[in-house]
Amino acid sequence: MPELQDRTQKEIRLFDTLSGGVKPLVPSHPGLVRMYTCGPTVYNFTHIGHLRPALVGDVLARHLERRGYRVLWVSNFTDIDDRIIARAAEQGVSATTFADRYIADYLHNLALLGIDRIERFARVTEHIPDILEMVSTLVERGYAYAVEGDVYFSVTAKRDYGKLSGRSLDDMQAGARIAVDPRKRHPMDFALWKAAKPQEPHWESPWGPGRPGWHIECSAMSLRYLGDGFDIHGGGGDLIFPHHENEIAQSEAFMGTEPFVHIWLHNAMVEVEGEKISKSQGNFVPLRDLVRQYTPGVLRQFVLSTHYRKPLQYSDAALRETQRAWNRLRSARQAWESVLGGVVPPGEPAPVQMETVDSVAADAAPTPVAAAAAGLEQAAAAADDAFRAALDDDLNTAGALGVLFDLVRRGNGAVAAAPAGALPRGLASALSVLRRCGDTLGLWEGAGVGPVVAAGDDPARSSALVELLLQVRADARAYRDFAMADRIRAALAAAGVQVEDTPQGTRWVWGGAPDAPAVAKL
RNA sequence: GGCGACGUAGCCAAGUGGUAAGGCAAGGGUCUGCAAAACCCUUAUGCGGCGGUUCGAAUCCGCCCGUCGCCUCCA
Repeated sequence: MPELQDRTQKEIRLFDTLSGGVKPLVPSHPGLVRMYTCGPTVYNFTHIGHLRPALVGDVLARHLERRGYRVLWVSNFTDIDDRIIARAAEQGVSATTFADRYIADYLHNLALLGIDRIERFARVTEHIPDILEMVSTLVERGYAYAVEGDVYFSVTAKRDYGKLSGRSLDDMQAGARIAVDPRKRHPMDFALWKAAKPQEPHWESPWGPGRPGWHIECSAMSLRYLGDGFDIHGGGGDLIFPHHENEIAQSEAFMGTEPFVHIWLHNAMVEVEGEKISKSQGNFVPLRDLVRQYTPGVLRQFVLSTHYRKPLQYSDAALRETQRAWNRLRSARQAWESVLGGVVPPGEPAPVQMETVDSVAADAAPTPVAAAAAGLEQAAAAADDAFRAALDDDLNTAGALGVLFDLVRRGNGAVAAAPAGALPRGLASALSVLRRCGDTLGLWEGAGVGPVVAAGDDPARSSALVELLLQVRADARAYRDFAMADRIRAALAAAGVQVEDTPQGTRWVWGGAPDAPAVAKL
């Protein structure tokens, strides 16, 4: 079955901004993928735009792990810059104290969302020696020069400057909108080290007291932990210029070789009402508010529903739609687990029968007719394969979600068609695939506790109260007191608990956020 | 002005040469104490527009229109 072999061993392909096309991921250390993603400059609360690069990295890491790779993922906090210094001073706290507040917010949100594969968070202020060493070397090699305590990188010294963003020095000079610092040799030269002004936090350096410029920290820290020529460097598309352009220039000048990284992975922006969300625009939606309204898995699905290289339009309506769509996946999983009872232990994926893979996977795209004729067992195996193929293909998470919905429809159909008490053939496999693929996307994050609990309520106490109310309701139904039963159901719904009566009994699950007006009306 | 993305149904969104996945919403039916969930059926001769290449184009090429991003702190 050579076709199957080809599909199984097909490489993982990602879009690389530098080469402008999709290219295969070929780790320079076999079996190990070294990845760095740019984290936030911490001077404000985390917003949904920050979520995208972190989530892209997280899903990529999970998928790579499933494909048998070891992933070494490093990210950073830029915890010293003009804004941080200015705002910390306004509030009368140290830059470190100020930054810590937003670092905590970022880490808290990542934890809630299950973005847990980042092995190390590097802080700029804890890597000053690495940065100084890099700047010194660049000066020694003639790529940088010092002026009155500042050190600038000389863009004309690096012949291929501009290769990432695809622009020439002439283009950029023509469009320059900022006043040119006359001390610079070239208007596009950028600061590697900035002399400290009075009262500013600073570190000693060969050029006098100062602090790192923006850009240099990511070069110094990524090379320190990942080494030359690591595999993937990710971040938001708004970082392509100047941040990543400058990173390449200074890193390759420092290394004396290239490439600095093999694949530059950039996600498109999250927009609100047609405009990019950004801290400076003030139109951002803090993540800490969203996690109180939506289950983490819902937020993940929302971001992953659009391919990472396309702009994502944020709106509350869109999020509510995702909530409904996510309910379908969660509900199917719960229903199948209920039907199967103890057949498949929770968390233990049933092995997919490989012989069934052969018969279905030979065709890249089974026709609807053929697929309908095939059993659920085969459909599950085909879905598993198609899901992986979608992620292999430049992390097509939207296509991968489509595969899961397809599987859900087939599985639900099998359950509906099965005689009472009978186990539909292949349902265990379908459940196993649904669980595992859902794990890769992180769709089940917070599914058991819901948004409110995830945001800090006591899950055990809340659940006990729900259970109690459902027992009272069950009694009411037994006495055919449906008015009482319906009243309890409505009250729970207003509180964010969805109740469903099934042949297997009453089920409940945390739905969306509590509807305060509805609660008040009860 | 320069560089780069993107434009698929009411909405969201896959699909890079072989005849339009999936989700949400809507309508009809089955099931249910009623709901919910679930299942079945219906909803793009059509992929921003106009040309071109091809046996064949949403997919390739050209021009045009529109939206967005970057060129300045930004994920």
